[in-house]
Amino acid sequence: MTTRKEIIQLADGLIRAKGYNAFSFYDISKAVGIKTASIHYHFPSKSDLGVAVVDRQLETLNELILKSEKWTPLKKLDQLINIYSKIMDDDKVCLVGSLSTDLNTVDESIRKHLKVFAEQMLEWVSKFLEEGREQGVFHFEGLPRTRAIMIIGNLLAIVQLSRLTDKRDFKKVTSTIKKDLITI
Amino acid sequence: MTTRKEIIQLADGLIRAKGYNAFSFYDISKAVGIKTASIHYHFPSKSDLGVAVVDRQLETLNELILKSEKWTPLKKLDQLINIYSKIMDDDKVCLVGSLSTDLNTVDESIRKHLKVFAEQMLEWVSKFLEEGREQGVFHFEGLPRTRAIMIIGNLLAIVQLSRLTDKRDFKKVTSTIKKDLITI
DNA sequence: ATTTACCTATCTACTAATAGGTAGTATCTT
DNA sequence: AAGATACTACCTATTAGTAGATAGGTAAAT
Repeated sequence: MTTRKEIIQLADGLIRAKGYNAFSFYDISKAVGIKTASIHYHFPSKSDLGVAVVDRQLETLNELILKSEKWTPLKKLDQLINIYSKIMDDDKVCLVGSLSTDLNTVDESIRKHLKVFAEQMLEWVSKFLEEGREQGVFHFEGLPRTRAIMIIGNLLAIVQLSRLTDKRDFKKVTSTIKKDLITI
Repeated sequence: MTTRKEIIQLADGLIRAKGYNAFSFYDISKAVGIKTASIHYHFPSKSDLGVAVVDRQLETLNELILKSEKWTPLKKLDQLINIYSKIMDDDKVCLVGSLSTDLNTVDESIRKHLKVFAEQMLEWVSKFLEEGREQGVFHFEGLPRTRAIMIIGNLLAIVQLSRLTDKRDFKKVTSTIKKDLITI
């Protein structure tokens, strides 16, 4: 892996484990084994690195969307849940969850890119919810977008909340999400 | 209002607007009109202030729980939604949402107190959900606790998400929460 | 009634650590 | 040789936190 990619990956992990304002170039320099000044060669400012992290996640999301095109709506939902399950196991939170609480402190460029990421995620989930409803696999009232926000929101939140309550709540919530969606 | 209370109130606002690691004693000193050293007189360390903020919110919650004892479950739910509605209007996030993303960077004392706050909130919502179900006003499957986590989670998350998507999503989500709960 | 002692709340002035960032130089790879 | 990558050596700003002084008020002791 290139140094650049390694820096992005580490920054991503740090942002989601500690928050944007709690990670520093020094944290990354220790982990990569280069000096902080060398990180500035790859990313002139911290905001540039932040944008790169968001863009990398957007890439990953787009790859998943492409890969999952032929999957059943239920498999897509399971995949979505799996992503958040892994985030919880790693004792992290999702990128949107982390950066949205710090939103007023980050550069406009990060906000802009994060917004694109959130909308893309929302669109993907909305579509497979609607697809599932058309196929009679999912049952829900109202707009797919609203339901997508609620499901993503539940996953985003349970990852954050289960840090305080009980990790076992995650399984209970995701089971209920599926049950609610499948039950007529 | 005493200086101490003013400091707590300002810290609370700053934590929920910018995040724990993005607010400083200097921010508060400017707003209160005293020097940073004077804040250390009231709160020896930043963690002490953080704990005080959480404790103050716990007090407020307990006052609400007491005040709402004789309310209908539906009125309690509306009140819960109103709290989050106000948070969104103020361009802030909820305390649990903010501190849970920074959880790995704050002192154990803050974590401990925040956990108490989250459990208290969860207990209150669980109870009025169950109460509503017994009265035939609410309809849902599964444990009240799980449902409470999902509703609180949805509110916590929509406040964060609507910073990125659209403020109008808040109303759509809260309407759907209520509809889901009331519909047989 | 005055003094002594203490308390509260603030100040000035400082420290040590950490932050993000820059300039110029060296090294490695192609 | 040239470009990519990393280095040393800084800089400036900000951070949380400390020490010591001051001023005003309170309360008990003389």
